[in-house]
Parts: sequence; structure tokens; C-alpha cells
Amino acid sequence: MPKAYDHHLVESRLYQMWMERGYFTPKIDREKEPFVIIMPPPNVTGALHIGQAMAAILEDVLIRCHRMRGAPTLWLPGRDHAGIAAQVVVERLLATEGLTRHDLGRERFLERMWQWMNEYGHIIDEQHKRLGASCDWSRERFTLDPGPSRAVRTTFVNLYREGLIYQGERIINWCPRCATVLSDLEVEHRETASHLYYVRYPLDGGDFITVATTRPETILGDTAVAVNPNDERFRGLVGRQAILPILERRIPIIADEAVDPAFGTGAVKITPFHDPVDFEVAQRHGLPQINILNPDATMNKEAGPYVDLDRFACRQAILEDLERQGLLVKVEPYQHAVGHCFRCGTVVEPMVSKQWFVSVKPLAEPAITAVTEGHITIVPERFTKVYLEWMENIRDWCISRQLWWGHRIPVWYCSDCGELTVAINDPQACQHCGSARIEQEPDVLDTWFSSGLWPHSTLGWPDDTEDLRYFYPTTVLETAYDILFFWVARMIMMGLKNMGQIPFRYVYLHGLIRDEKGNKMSKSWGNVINPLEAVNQYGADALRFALCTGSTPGNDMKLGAHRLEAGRNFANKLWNASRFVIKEIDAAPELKPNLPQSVEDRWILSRLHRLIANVNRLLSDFQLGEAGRQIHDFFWGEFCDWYIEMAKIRLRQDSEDNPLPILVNVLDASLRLLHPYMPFITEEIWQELGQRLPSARPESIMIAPYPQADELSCDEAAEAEMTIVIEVVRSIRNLRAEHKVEASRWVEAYVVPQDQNLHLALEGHRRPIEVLARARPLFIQLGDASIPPEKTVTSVLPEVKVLLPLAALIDLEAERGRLQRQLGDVQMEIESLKKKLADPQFRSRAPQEVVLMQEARLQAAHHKRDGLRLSLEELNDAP
RNA sequence: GGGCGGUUAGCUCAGCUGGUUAGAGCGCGGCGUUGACAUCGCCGAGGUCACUGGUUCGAGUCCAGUAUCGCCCA
Repeated sequence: MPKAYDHHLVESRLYQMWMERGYFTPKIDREKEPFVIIMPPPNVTGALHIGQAMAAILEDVLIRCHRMRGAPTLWLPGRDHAGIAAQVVVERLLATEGLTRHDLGRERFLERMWQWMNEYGHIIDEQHKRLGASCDWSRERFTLDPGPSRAVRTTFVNLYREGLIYQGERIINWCPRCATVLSDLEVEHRETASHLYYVRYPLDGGDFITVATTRPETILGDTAVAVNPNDERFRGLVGRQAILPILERRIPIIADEAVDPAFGTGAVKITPFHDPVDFEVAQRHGLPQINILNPDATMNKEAGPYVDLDRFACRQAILEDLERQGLLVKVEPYQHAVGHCFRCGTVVEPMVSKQWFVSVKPLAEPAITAVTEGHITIVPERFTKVYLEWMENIRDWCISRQLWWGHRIPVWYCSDCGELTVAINDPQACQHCGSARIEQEPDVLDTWFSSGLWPHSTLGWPDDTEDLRYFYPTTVLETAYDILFFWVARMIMMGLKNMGQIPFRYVYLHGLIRDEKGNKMSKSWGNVINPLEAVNQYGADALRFALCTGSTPGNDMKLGAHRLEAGRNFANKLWNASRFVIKEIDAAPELKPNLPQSVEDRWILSRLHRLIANVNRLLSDFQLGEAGRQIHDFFWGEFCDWYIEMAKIRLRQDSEDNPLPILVNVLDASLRLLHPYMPFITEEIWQELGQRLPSARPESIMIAPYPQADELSCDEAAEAEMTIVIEVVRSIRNLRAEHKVEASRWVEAYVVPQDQNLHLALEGHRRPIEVLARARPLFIQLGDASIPPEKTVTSVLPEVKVLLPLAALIDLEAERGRLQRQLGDVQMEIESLKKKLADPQFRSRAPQEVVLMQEARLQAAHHKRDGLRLSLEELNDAP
């Protein structure tokens, strides 16, 4: 084995092996409950970003863990056609050829889309493979595949027949740049510093009324002025006519509750076609609606003199004209939220349009109870409230999009009878009059409509497949919290609707990844970490470990090179510790089990099984990060730093009591614990190890059992004893370092235990203490009378005292000061413990074990104090 | 306007249902290379757990409020 772990030599080879052996594909076993995750399908628009890499890694950890536990485990990968995003990419490509999609026409444009898809659509799969994702590629789905597409059509038709999908003229959000309608969720509200313009509308018959607006260009679409019915200021004006500036249209002054008397002057202009509130006011009052905009947000002919101007140019022009006419009363700075297209950032225009909607309220109700009754658990829990609040205030969902790339709406219009045919399969004729002159709705569906069906459409729905029966409901839905509404909520609604069952039992939400400064990563900022670059540089395992252990469920994390380095270093540590064990196996004549385990063996096994219990508990609680950190700390801080170092001694002496089986045992368990986090390196080592072990074991760590805690291995006494041994070694090292003893020099040392039992115990650890502390000769003895105090430095622990005769190096005054300070500390501790223990409230109310623990601490502190006093006295008595 | 989250060592963060001497990685200071690992080892310095009050025998942990940063919804 090479001296340093090189992931380049390992990763692709092992992934290939796993795939070839078919480990990723589950075997359906009716006797067992499956563990299932449907992967959130990444967009086909390009490369995986680090956030998606994190999702894949967290999912893979869960998947690998459950697979090792023996559940038939399915992780179903997929890709999303990503409506707008993908279309924009190809349109941009066309633009470089000087073409628009309209030049090509729908059919040829879609050909180009598929061409592009087939070329680039697999990049993401390759990236997942580089990350080590153990998903079942044989079941991979794309949202536009025939199966999921039929699911989309079936759902549409069913909901339409139930009246839950309808076509209507409503206020929608229009993105002029994308030239499509957006759902409410796709509009990003940004606080914007703007202006509030006060404009005077002359009244028919003299006088004026002043209204305030942030969008003066919409004056051209006004059909009324409204005031609050209770507003005394305008009482006399309601019912009169105002004359619209510029266009000089006569519009009524009306009273409506929706008007906030505190806004502006208390009188507002009503532009029904271009404002959601005004739209409703107009409905109530039967006002006409006037559209003043073209789809590209230039002004249409209704705008009179401003026709063809861009909306913002029109705003400037109209302000200048109003100013000139003396109708612009004042301009105030004004802060308000302006809707922007979530994808391109263009200011969104609210406007009336005929679109397709889902009436979501009836679907939301069961989705609410699924969560409130605990059928679905959201982790972390706090997102439950966010989910419920959104669900309870849900509004109809606009699902049509003016795009070509996507699921075309399965509705056909008849040019003879004008009726609609809504069908799963393309109809040949109008269902109503039989005419062949029918034409399909040009719009496609919101991408999230198909994503909403993902957990069941990928498993075969609407067909009654074996997969669907066995794997549905799935187990965990893992994704970032920012698509809780977009996706998670909709899957719950649609899953319940189509399947009559929840789509998954747990929703596990992870946080967003930010750069080292805490900024959101984005390509335009140039602060993205490309997961593949990280994999190339540090290895997939390092990236995986860094991402898993750096996060807490639902919290954002900052990722920088330091974390990745730490991951790589840990991989290397694992590699080298394994290399050590393997070398020892190679050097040993045979591997025989050692039954008479020494205290250190019992100690490390006890620590290991405590760890295993913790890890299993944490994993079932979705605390992947904490579990990973604990494995790391155990492996590095206990196994490597202490057990291996101690084992070396026995190995060199050819001891009866050979630690090799324990080394192998602990290494093997650690590898298995770690495998879900670091699949490649653990597999590589597992294979190296396997070749050398006599007993049969699984041919891959992927299918080896995940460690289970064995209570019999817990050994409190061994742990307590080893804690003291470690403390003794540390004390000696500490004294050496403080007194600048050369690292290579052996020093004489005295260890003075408090009683006979400890004396015996420590005697049993003589060699490790000698070697690890570089202390020789080492005297372990009861009482320190024979040691000349003026020539020693002392460290006092509760149970044991350590003395180093360093005659030449000692500054008596400094030594007194040091002990004096320690005595002060321990006396403070004694005082506070005494006070606590003297409190009858504490004694009666605190649990017995806590009281006992405090008493033990007090006793230990007393011992330490006595030891310190004694040392000080001796030092003072000394010449 | 409503809601949520963060505030713990120089930096990045852990710390789950209240009970240890509050931890890790990186950074910092000192020492160290004859074999598992310098992608390393040993030793050390560094924290009134944002603030104020409350509950409790006991609060980094629970409650209320304040400050500040961030996010979500309207």
C-alpha cells in the first residue's frame, strides 16, 4: 500500500466494480420493509452545483447505511427537464447563430432541445458517479419520459374532470423577458428604493383629486379612482367623474373597503388590468379593464401618445408630461417590494390573462392533516410550521407556461363548435362535435407540475406496477429547504390525490451552502465551488466527509478549502492507520483470537461499542453530521492516538496477549461505520484487509452489515482505569514540555497512586506509560517519602501524583507558584461543591445519581488538594 | 406587517430531551523526522456561551424581552 492515500487510483475503479456487481439495484423482498429515496431530479441545464452534490451525498449516506442494515434499498435517480431554464439555454445557443425559436418553429426547436439534451443531459449522471452515489441507474427517469409524461396527462385529465383544473382570466405575473406567466412562487419580492408620485386628476365640473402611485405609466389603464367609504375627506366626491390626465378619459370616483385611507392621499387610482387589488375592486364595481402593455412590456395602442415605448421609458415620459401640465404635485422617496422574475430578475408585470389554474385548496386539506397527524415527519421540526402556514393560506396555482419545452397541455380546441377536448391520448376529433379541426393548446405545464408527481410517476403510476406496490410510499424525501413549497408541498398534495397515500414518511431538509464569507454561491458571483474540482483535488471521500460533518440539519453552512483539507487529512489518517494494521497482519505468522483481553483491549472495545450505539441513534435521528464527527473523534483521538500506540508495544514484544485481533476488529468496525460517509477509501481498505483475513466475509463493504452495539462490550471499569493511565501519561508529557526536557530524552519518573488497588492497576500499564511518556526508570510506589521534593516537579491528579526529578532544571520558586495556583483552583472547586452539597434543596430535588456524582467530585478534589498541600509542605521544608 | 433562524475560542462551527472541568477543525506559540501517517506527533495559550430579566436545587441548553445579522411569507 502506498504511503499516502491517492484517491485517483481508487475511485473510478471501485465505482465500476460496484455497478458491475449490481449492488445499487435492490431485490424486492416482500418479507422486508424497503428503504426508499427518490432523488430530487436535478435540472438538465448543465452541471451539478455544490448544493445538489450535498443533497446527493446526504442521500447516499442514508442509502448506504440502510443497505448495510439489510433493507432492500432503492435510490431512484432522475433528471428534470427544467422548463424555462433549459429553454433559455438553447435559445441562447440559437442566438449565437442569429436565430430565435420562432425562426425554427416549434417542431424543429424541440428537435434542437432534444439534441442538446442528449448531448449534455448525462453530465449530471457522471457527476453523481464521481461523488460515489449508489443509486439504481437501471431505474433512472427523466420527467419527459413516456411514463412520467403519461402520469402528467392522466393527472391533468382527472383534475380537469373533477373541476380542480380550470381555465380562467385572472391576474397573473408576467415576465416580459421570458415571455411567460409565472406562478406566485416564482416571483421574488425585493425591497426597492423607489418613489411615490402624487398626481392630480381634474374633476368634471372643476376641482381636483390627488392620487398617489408608484407606477405612473399605469395611469393610462385607469378606469376609476377609489376612496375608502368611511373616509370623510372624500365623502362629497364619490359618484363624481374624474378626468384622466393625458388621455382625458372620464372615470368614476368610487368607494371601496379595499382602499387604505393612510396610503398617499387616501385616494387611489384603479388599474384593473395591471394590479391584483384593483382587479378585485373592478370586479366588485363592474369597471372596464384596459390592457396597456404588449407582451414584451412596451406600451400598446391603448397608451395613446406613448405607444411602443418601453414601460420604464413611458414612465419617464409621462412624468415629464404631467410635470409640464402642472399635474405632478409632489414626489416622495418610497420603499416597497417589487416583484422580479426569479430566473432572470426582470421586473414582473401583474396583468390579466387567460391561463390554466389548479384549485389547490381541496388538495391542501389532506396534505395538512398528513403532517398534523404525524404520517409525515418534517426534519428539522421547525419547518413543519412553515409548511402548515403556507398550506393553510394556499392560493390557486397557475400551471400554464408560454414555453415550448415541457409537457404540452392535453387540451384541444375545436374550431367548429368551440368546445374543449381534454384527453390522455391525442384525440383525432373533437369529443363534442366530431370535427377533425381541432388544435392543441400551445402552452406547456409548469415544470413543478410533473415534479409534483415524481414519487409515484417514477415508480410506474398510473400503471399498477410491482415497483409501485412495493416501494410506495417512499421513506425519506431529502432536499434543500428552499424548495419546500415549490416541490415538497406539491408532492404531498399530488401523492395523496393520485395514490391515496403519502409519498414519503420523512422530509429531511438540509441547508444552503455558502462561500467562506457567507454569501450564497452563484455563477455570476464567481464564488462557486465546483463539486468535481473538489473531488479531483481532495477526493470524493474528503468532500463527502466535509459536507456531512460541517452541517446540522436545516442550517446553512459555509464551505471553504480548509474543510476539504480536513476531510482529506482524515482520509489519509484512516489510510495510514489501516496500513499499519495490515503490515502487522502481514508480519504475523497467524491471526489467532486472543481471549484473555487486556484492560486496554476491553477499553477500546467498550469505547467502540459506546460509539456504535451513539452513531446508530444519531443516524436514525437524521443527525448525520454529529454521527460523522463522533466516528472521526473516536478513530483519530482514541484508536490512533492511544490504542494503536499502546498496541505497538505488545506487538514488538511478541506478547502472549497479542493485540492484532483487536486492532483488526476495531479497524473493521470503524470502516463499516464510516463507509456511508467515505465509501471509496473504506472499500479499498476493506478489500486489502479481506485478502489477509482467514474468515469469510462479504465481498464488498457495501453489503457488509452495519455495526450494531453489543452491550456486553461496555466496560466501565476498563474505561475508568484507562482514563487514569492516559492522564498519567499526559501529566508526564506536560511536565516534560513545561520544563523543556528534550523530546528524545528519557526521564526518571515517580507515579504515586492513592491506594493499593490503583497501584496494582498502574503496574499493569508500566510499559505503555514508560514508552508513551518516555519515562525510564519509572517508579510506581505508594507514598513519596523517598523522593527528594526540592528536586522534583509535581503534577497532582485526584487519584495519583506524578513526580519528575529534574534537579538541574528546577526553579523552586516557580514550582511553588505553580502548585500554589493549582491549589487555589482546586480549593475554589471544593468550595462550590461543598456549597451545592450543603443545600438541602439540591439534596432533595436533584436526582440521586447527580448528587452522588457531585460527592465523588468533591472527594476527588479533596484528594487532589491534600496531594498538593503535601507537595508544597515538602517543598517548603526542603533546604 | 407576520414568522423563522443565527449570535459559543482569532476564524468556521458542534454541543439532541436542562446536571462534566463548554468541545472540534483551522489558525496561533513552543517542541519533535530510525518506519502507519509532516496530509503527522507531543505540549500549550485562547471563551463572563450577544444582552437583560425569569423559571429551576441547577441554564450555553427552557421562557419573556432587547440588540444585531440573515432568511421566508405578505
